[in-house]
Amino acid sequence: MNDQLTTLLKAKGYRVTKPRLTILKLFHTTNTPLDAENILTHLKVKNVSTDLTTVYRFLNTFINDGMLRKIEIGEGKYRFELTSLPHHHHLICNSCGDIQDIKVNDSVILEKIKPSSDFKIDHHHLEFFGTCGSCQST
Amino acid sequence: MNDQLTTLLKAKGYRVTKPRLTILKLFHTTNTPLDAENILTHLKVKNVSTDLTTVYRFLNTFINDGMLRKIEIGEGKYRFELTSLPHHHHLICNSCGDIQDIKVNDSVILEKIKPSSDFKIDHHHLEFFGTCGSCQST
DNA sequence: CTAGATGCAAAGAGTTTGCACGAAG
DNA sequence: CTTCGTGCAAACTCTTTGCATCTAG
Repeated sequence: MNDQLTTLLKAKGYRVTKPRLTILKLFHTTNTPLDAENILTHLKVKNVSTDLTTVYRFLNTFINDGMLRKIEIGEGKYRFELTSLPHHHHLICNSCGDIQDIKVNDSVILEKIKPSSDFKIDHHHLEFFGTCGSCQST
Repeated sequence: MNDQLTTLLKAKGYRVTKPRLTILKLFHTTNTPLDAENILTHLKVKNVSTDLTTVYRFLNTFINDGMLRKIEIGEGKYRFELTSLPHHHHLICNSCGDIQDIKVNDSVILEKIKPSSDFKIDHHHLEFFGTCGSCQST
């Protein structure tokens, strides 16, 4: 996997560094949107000496590049996920904070909206809040 | 209108103060989600001497109360709107930042999601991003 | 070598908390 | 008069910027 990520970085003209490889790998092996703190913690676990500045710089670089996307789920901070993930939305548990991915065919909604305005829709955010299975049984 | 708002405050057991009346009135006469700064500016225009702390305390009080709702539209800060507004979503212009309300019958989506998980959905957030009419012509 | 990347420190935005004073009821 | 609300200052969280150092290529 590191080889693919190295190639990916080089293809974009970026230098291949330890923080970058580690963060990229994290994103490719995680299915939950991550925040900056999550990433820093992971880097420390992997013994990559770094700090939050580097994390944020990575994130901004790869957002401008189109590889990552920012999302907000009512926490007052951003989370980040790969744009290459298939289009999906999130189920967020109000109780334990767990985030599940969910696929929704939302073409229905997009069609309904079109006629209602001269607004040209580029993308949308749709998040569901509620209680996950295990929190319901508690 | 001030009479109704006074009654509303009293009914909830709150004291009737100038900042509260002014902020409540602002929410009832605005159809755009407001941020704390917007509210403070309005208070200053109305010559109500106050500060951001009071604004945030108002907001949190009325959120706990169920009268207001926080929303996030990718700005890294919260906006607030009345929960009494009819269910709707927002069209946010990436170019000028304008926010329009839009009604969507999203029961279709909610139905499609139900069978896919044991997650119990409480509410959802749906925001559309794109370019508004006037920004398209520029 | 040398541009690009890093990491520390410091600053900026948004929001919350502590505390004494003021005003509503 | 008593309790609730206010406003100032300070703190806290998340994110960005400045700058000197380091390193991948």
